[in-house]
Amino acid sequence: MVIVETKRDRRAERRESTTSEILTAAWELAGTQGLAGLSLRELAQKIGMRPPSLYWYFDSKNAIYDAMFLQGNRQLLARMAEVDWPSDAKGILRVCARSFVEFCVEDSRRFQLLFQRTIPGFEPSPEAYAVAVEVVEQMRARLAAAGLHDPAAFDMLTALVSGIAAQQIANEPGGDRWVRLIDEMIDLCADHFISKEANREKA
Amino acid sequence: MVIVETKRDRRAERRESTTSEILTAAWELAGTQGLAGLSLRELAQKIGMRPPSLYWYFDSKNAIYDAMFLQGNRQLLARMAEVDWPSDAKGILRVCARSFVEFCVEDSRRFQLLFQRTIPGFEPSPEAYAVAVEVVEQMRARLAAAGLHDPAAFDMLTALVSGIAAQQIANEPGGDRWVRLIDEMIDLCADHFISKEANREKA
DNA sequence: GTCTATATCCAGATAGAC
DNA sequence: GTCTATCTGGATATAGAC
Repeated sequence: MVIVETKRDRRAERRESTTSEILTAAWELAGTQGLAGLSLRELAQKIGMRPPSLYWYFDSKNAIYDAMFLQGNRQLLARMAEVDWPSDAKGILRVCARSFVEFCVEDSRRFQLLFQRTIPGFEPSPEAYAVAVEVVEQMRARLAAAGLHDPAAFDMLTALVSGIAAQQIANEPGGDRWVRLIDEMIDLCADHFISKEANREKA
Repeated sequence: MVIVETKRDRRAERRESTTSEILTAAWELAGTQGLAGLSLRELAQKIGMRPPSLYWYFDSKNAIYDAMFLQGNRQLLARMAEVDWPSDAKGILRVCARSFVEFCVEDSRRFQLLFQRTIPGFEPSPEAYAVAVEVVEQMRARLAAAGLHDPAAFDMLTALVSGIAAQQIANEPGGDRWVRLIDEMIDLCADHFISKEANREKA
């Protein structure tokens, strides 16, 4: 039996660790200065580097935004994957809405980057965008699992949950004035859309 | 009979006209470069001025944002005032939601400035903020006229309509994929909240 | 009121030594 | 990999002539 040892690439490990350190610092700075106000000078200073050194890890400032965008979407995918999904339709919708809003209000800058997209010159790369699309597809699949196949129902629910998240973040960060309304609204929508689907199936 | 002629102050008129010309240009630039990317150089160039001349009209760049914020909120007040309000509860809610969303999707930059507030260092002045508060109060009064006095109902509806507007603007600007869902959702909410209020009154 | 000239500062990015 | 030094260009804002 031949054992092929996968040699640890310490260089790659180190590089990855520094890269992630930069991203962590970037998220923190975005929290204090505003996402759009992120500056490479401050970012470098925060981690004890000189600004040009950042370019060894990222091609440009937008590449940093891109990595953050990718990271945020992956976090959301991970979050959705670790959820304990109920089997009844209404339960699925509730859990889906709750996890999504929770994820959003946890970090307002991440919400801004992923879902508001108000950074001046930033457009996600195809690679990062693909992950964002995957997020949407996963959501759509969850709703389908709850019996909702109507695209309009999906659109309506995304507007609802992102609206709740946005209001909570903008008007009462850290609170639950809007978050606590989720269940009531989701139940209302669930009843409505599920009975609509049932009627359509009959026809 | 003594007639007191109110002398036209041509200087003030001219100043006001230039001021409003600057604001118009600012909105246009915001549309192409992004609101946060507005630059005084370009703004001045657009109206055939040199950058320093802008300071004759505004104290700072943020003062321009402030004037835009004020203008936007006044436009919304005006819009709400000229609406032909129905007398039935559901009709009021529909018209209120429709006019609001319509107002938002008309101009994504205005929506961003008024309701997303993602401009780095900008905070509205007390004077401008007061008008924003007035907008909210007017909305609240409309809902009260429709029989909805529950603050939670108000919060829910604001989340819903701003969520619809945001999704429409972000994902399909100029389209109606979300806008066309308003009536269905508002009817659903109207029935729900109105019957809740009725139950409360009984108790 | 508008200009020229300038101050001051900061941005992102690159070249090349070590 | 990280640095120093520097490029280039942008920003907002002010002083003072006309």
